[in-house]
Amino acid sequence: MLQEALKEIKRGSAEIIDSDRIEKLLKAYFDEGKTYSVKAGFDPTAPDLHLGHTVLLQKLAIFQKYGATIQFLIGDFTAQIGDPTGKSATRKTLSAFQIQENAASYKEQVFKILDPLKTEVVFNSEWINPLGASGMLTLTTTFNVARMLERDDFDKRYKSGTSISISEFIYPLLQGYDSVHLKSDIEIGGTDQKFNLLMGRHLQRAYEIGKEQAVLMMPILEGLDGVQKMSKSLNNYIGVADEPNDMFGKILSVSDELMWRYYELLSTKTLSEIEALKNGVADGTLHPKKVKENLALEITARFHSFEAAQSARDEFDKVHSNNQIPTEIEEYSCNGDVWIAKALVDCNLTPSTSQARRDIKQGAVKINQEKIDDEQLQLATGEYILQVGKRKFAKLKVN
RNA sequence: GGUGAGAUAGUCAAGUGGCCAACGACGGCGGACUGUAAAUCCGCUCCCUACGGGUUCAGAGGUUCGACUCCUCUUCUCACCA
Repeated sequence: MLQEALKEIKRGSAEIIDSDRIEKLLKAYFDEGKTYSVKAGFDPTAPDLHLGHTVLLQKLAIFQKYGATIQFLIGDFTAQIGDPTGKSATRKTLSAFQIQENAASYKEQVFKILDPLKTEVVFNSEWINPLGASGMLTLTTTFNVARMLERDDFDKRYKSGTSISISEFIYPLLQGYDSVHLKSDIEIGGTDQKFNLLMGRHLQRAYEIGKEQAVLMMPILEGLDGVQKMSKSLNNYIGVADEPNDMFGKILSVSDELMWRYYELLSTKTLSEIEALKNGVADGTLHPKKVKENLALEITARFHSFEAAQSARDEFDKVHSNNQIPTEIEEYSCNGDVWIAKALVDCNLTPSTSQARRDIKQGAVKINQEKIDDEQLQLATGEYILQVGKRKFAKLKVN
């Protein structure tokens, strides 16, 4: 039982520091029912959660299963500084109002995965604000500039002469101080957070709170392109709020290679089950599309419902495998004879008439399933299904 | 504060008086092939009812028949020195 739990917790993790401590905590839970705390910090700058975030959240959910209370920390104070991690330039600060807005929307999305009863949502402004100038000074005495500069991203910026704000030095200290205040037993975060996570251990020692948190780091999930990390700004993300059809389609569009990565980090299937799937694909007994489809179903169902996931699959097959028209299409209408290029722009299928002409020339445009090649075509009164490429559809009513 | 370098399309990056709507790479889009995969191959990639016209190379002026290219100022970035 203990070993099983441990295995599940370690699954997919990139690095664990002080795993003995995690084992002890689990043992105490199984033997005596003692609970413990797991901290995870979130920056309220990005309120739209995507699957990259859920890797962490799912890990937290597993901890909850084995006796943990999650300290879901919203870094409302630290967000005013901006986490320097991975940044090549100083961040802009956010307004207090903005942070509140974002934090609220965070909570809303998070409980799709976490058990609210075993989750404590905390804001770090609560204890950092009262720190005051003297508390702050005490905090800064625990660390020095030279060690701060050992950090890779600081080091690079320092050497290249890019500005580093003093407040950015403060950031890791504050994040570490959160662990002091919360007396966290474990903290989890992405591998890019290593420095900040270790700061928690350092400060817990410095403040002599009688424990040092274990640290569990999860790998960063790659986005749809399979190369860069999943992020909203790179537009390679699958949002937890995506419509079932979109979510299903996006997952199915990832490469086979990336699919295994997603299986490992996102699926709730056991590692041996996944291994079996892998073998099945390798020896040809399982079709990779089928395997990917199951993954897409599982994930879509998690954020919507099983029924929604299934109808997303049916819709997908209908449109893509059987080349039929999707059930729901945007509808537009206009008056009089319309030039086809203009119509495509009006229906938001192409950004400009120039693009529309190019698409027609390339054979990408279909009207009522028929490919057209006349870029001068005028649409007379009637109803048309317009299509550009494989996935853009619109219904146009000409009056 | 001083000195020098630079700012080119979504990104990186050529172009240093007409051959420039601007090489190339990446990305993106489309077509073929497929499992809407991946890989590969081909085409497209500022706007405009278009073998023509319009607006672009940080911003504002100027020189010139003609400027992304030369000059002046402004803004912003970077490097070196203090």
